[in-house]
Amino acid sequence: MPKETYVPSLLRLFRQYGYDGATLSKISEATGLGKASLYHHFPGGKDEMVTTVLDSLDRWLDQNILQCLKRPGEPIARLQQMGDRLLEVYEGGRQPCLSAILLSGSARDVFHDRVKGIYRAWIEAITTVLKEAGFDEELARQRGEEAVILIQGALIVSQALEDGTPFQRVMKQLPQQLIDSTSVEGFEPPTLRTGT
Amino acid sequence: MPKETYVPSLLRLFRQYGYDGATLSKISEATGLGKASLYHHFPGGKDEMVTTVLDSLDRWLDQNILQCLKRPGEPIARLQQMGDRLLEVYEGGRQPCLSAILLSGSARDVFHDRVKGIYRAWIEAITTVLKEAGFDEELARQRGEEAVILIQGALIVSQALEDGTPFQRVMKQLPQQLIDSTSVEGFEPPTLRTGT
DNA sequence: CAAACTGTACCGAACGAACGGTATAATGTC
DNA sequence: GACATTATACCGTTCGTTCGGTACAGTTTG
Repeated sequence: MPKETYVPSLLRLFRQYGYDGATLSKISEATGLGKASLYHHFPGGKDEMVTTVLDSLDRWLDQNILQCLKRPGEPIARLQQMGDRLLEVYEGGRQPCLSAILLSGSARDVFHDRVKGIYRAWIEAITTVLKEAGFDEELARQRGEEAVILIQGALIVSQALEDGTPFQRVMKQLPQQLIDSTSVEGFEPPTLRTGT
Repeated sequence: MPKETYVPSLLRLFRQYGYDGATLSKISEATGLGKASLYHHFPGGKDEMVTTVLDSLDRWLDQNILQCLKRPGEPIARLQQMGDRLLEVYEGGRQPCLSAILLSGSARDVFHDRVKGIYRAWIEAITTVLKEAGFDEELARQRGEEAVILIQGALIVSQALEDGTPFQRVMKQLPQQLIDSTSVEGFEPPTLRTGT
């Protein structure tokens, strides 16, 4: 059994409890493996477990978000696809974001660089799409950031209110909102292009 | 010395490390108090420390945000004031939000109701302002949620990128963005009223 | 074929350290 | 003297981790 087998359980646990709250006892219970067995698959201990989950997350992000955003097609349709994927992973806003969770806790410093890289790549990909849609460099980057901001914020609010609808609404409105030309004051509508 | 004396140190610690990561050793070091002294001031232990910080946060939110939003004046000016206060507490995006941090970790269940209350009150207050600005009930509520979503999301992104500018930009644009009538498709501009 | 060996998967028990928390006696302060 | 405050020492528990070892499926070797 490869260690990837246990990624789903680990992901669920780290998302819910964070690094410090996800104790080896809980991990042992969740994976069905004894503590000692865990060290057979993850000689590096808890840190390696997190790293493995982050590896898997990197792969998922690339295959389901980044690749998808880079594919040819209507920019708005590509953003729509991203939204659909996000609705799946975050289970309609009921599940929090691991990258955000790892920003706090005693292991913050250990994983911060990786988390930073994830956010950077994500923002970058959206920025590229928006540039293709006709926005200039600076505005595209601002809106790329705003997209991730809305997603992350919506997750927090949905968690806090125990209600997925804020997240779901944000995901529904996001593509249109990003492409819209009128929401920034003093901004002239760009010439919209379609596809590549 | 009242126990409120130690709220700043505790706040800083819980914001950075979360509930599980903020160990009594760290708390002892940060406050300069021995364990025994800590339990003299906080007989309820760690939970009481968090509760005390949340009490303080409740008071701060009411005095600096809610009251301010309820005061008479131009809606946009009141939202502007909220932004200024938030830039202060979150130190320009360099500091995370305690309420968001407490949503994960092993003590999630203990504090979730209080956190939920904080978000509800905050959204409610913004919603009220937007209704005064001429928006109907439903749209005002949606934008009230969106405001908190943008704030929380911007904090996350600023933390992740180690760069306060995303948060600062969101705070700068927020009032105008909330009042703007054109960013939601199919929405007709309301009759904007000023003050009360 | 059978005996010996190898590697992967797993676990019970225990490790030292740190955890949250509590006595008790000594201090300072009015 | 009374009372708030503190330091020292300690409690039982749980933490992340490691040790020693079992079970078993191949594979190699005689």
